[in-house]
Amino acid sequence: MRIGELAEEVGVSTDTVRFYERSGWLPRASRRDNAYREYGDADVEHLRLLIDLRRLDVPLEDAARIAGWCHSGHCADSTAELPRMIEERREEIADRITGLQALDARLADLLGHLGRPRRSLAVLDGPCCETADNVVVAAEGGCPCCSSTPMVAE
Amino acid sequence: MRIGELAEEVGVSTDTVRFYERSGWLPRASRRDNAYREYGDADVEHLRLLIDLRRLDVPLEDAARIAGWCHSGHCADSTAELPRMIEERREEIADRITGLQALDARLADLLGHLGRPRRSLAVLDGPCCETADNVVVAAEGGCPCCSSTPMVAE
DNA sequence: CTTGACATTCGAGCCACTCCAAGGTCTCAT
DNA sequence: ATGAGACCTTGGAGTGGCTCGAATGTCAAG
Repeated sequence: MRIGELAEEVGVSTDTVRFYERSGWLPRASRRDNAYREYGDADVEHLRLLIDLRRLDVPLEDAARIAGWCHSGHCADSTAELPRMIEERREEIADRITGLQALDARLADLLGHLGRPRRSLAVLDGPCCETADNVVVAAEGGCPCCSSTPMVAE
Repeated sequence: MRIGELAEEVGVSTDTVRFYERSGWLPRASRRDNAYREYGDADVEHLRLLIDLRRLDVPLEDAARIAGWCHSGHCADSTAELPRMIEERREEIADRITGLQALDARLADLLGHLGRPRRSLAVLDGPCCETADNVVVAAEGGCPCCSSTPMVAE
């Protein structure tokens, strides 16, 4: 398959795949006569693992190392380090799931309280949109904390 | 509380908090006489929500808007948009949890197969550490796919 | 009264993409 | 067989979101 299909399969952009290759985080793909990259099923699994690890915020260097070890054959020095790295990631995954469940509960709770405007809880000099003075906000025409509509003053 | 305690509580760096403020994504904190920022419990909750949303890869602008709506009082135009944004995020959270569970299962499976070196599955011209020619890898003294030890050739 | 932990500002640097320009290749409909 | 449009190539510049550093100020403990 070509790069577009690979990228689609894993859910990233073709730019990302090319960036990984040119930076050395993925091996150079084999090419067709027309220089197009050619990929197989193993490459899909390799990239998928790499991307899943990145989505855990594993630094690209570590993610590439783990994915490379798992998909590019055997490395003499992987025996000690790889299982440890994988275990660390599994612990991180468990923490993430716990955190996500807590966030979900919080958002559900917030949804239940919408429509009952509260007084400001934050320590503010005044509405945030009046104290914010940066260029981005001014250019966008709205305060990030309350869109373009002024907040109800306390 | 001062910025260090706030940052510690939420699990980010003080740099990040100052960056959010100077970029306008958080309201300007009230100051003590010595110009130190002063925060309260509501600010902890505001920042925590913002950071949790960022960890979901919600763009900073959206995350700041949601957190601001939830913690800085009532906005006239929030009634329609906010519940929709929150629902979207809850769906995203559900997807994330599913994905994380799948990744965990995959890593567990990989752990079970370690110690049994496999032949290369990837389509390679040769070992990745020999075909990679970028500066980073050379400078670090090892290929990201197999550390510094050459892979066993197929 | 110094040591050390904490705070301030602002600007530069960094990671991991993301976009762009200028061009080549392929398929398909007219 | 020709042109439109979808795909691919390269290399380099631009972006979002931090992260670090330098120079300096504040404050509690020994």
